[in-house]
Amino acid sequence: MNDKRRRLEDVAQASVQRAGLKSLSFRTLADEIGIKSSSVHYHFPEKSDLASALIQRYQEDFREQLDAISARRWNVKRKLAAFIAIFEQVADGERVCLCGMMAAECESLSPDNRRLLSGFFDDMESWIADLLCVNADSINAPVSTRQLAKVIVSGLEGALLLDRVAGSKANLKAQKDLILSLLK
Amino acid sequence: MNDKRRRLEDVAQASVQRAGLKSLSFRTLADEIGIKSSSVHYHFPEKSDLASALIQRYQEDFREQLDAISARRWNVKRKLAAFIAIFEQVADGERVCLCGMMAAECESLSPDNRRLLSGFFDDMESWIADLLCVNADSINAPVSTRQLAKVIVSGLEGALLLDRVAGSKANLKAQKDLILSLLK
DNA sequence: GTCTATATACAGATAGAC
DNA sequence: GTCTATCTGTATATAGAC
Repeated sequence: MNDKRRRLEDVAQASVQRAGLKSLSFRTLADEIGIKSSSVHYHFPEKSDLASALIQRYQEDFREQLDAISARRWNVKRKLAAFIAIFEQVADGERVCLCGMMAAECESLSPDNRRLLSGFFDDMESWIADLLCVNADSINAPVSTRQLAKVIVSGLEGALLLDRVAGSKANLKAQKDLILSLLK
Repeated sequence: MNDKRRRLEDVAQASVQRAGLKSLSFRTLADEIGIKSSSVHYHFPEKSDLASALIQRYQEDFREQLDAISARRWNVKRKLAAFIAIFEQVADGERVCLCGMMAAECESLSPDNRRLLSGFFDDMESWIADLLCVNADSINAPVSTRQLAKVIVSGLEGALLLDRVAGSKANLKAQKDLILSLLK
């Protein structure tokens, strides 16, 4: 069934967002589903195959959320707030971004998966840059929209990681406040 | 000898800054020094002892660099640029911050080490906040100095992690440009 | 302080039966 | 698709000789 595959991805994603890809084993993943590790290998021959699937579906899910924001008749500031809210939801679940976690583990990723990961951040950055670009006159910062998009993405990813260490949401809130203050 | 212990820490730190604590084994660490893994256990009984030592010495080293900046007769903006230069040096070495890496791995850290890690970021944040506080009138942002300090720390940490994925330094540069633009 | 040797556990992955 | 069984490699950690 394709349902099993999706359940495996669900559990694996939650695990990676909590403890990272290195900490996820086919054995514990199988245990949580109620099958054997060899059966997991049927769905994902190698661990890198599972990683690829996780990155791609995370990106697709993220893209859907961005499209939903784009479809709204909101001003730039409100759209950006909705974008930040995606990260706040992740923080509420005591998780970090799947790709932010994998970024820390990128040394042990296959070249293919590193490219997928890079594409995820490029996509997010482009979406923000496009959003900022159409209303460039309402930006209170002396940097390019592309640069500001980079600051926002890396800032939010860093905030998620650091907030977990202290068990707070102060970094994410600080990022949110500053980012929104840069827009009129 | 105490020299061996320091050599072990040097190699271990480089390894963690490249691939993370999980990827570091006593065996490979021992191999690089030219001893056996059981000898590494003599210096650091458990892996968590090694982790503690790494965090503490990294924090002390960082603190020295901050003190050196504090001692200069520079304006706030130049001191902040010097602070950011510490991160640029890390990026130049194709590394990430030791504590930024461990922040991603915090789920598998002992409570003690999580506290040490939290203290590292608090320290850095306080240093920036103090720096900004004395010249609060030269800040172009409508957020508190404490919040701005959080934005700077999490932003730079996130930039180091994301830049490694694409193999660039664009995120760090964007963070630098924006941060410095917030000061008159 | 470092060694050999070993205990124990777990990792990714595969073969072949059902 | 899932299982049992197994191969192979590696991990942390310890005991005890030198």
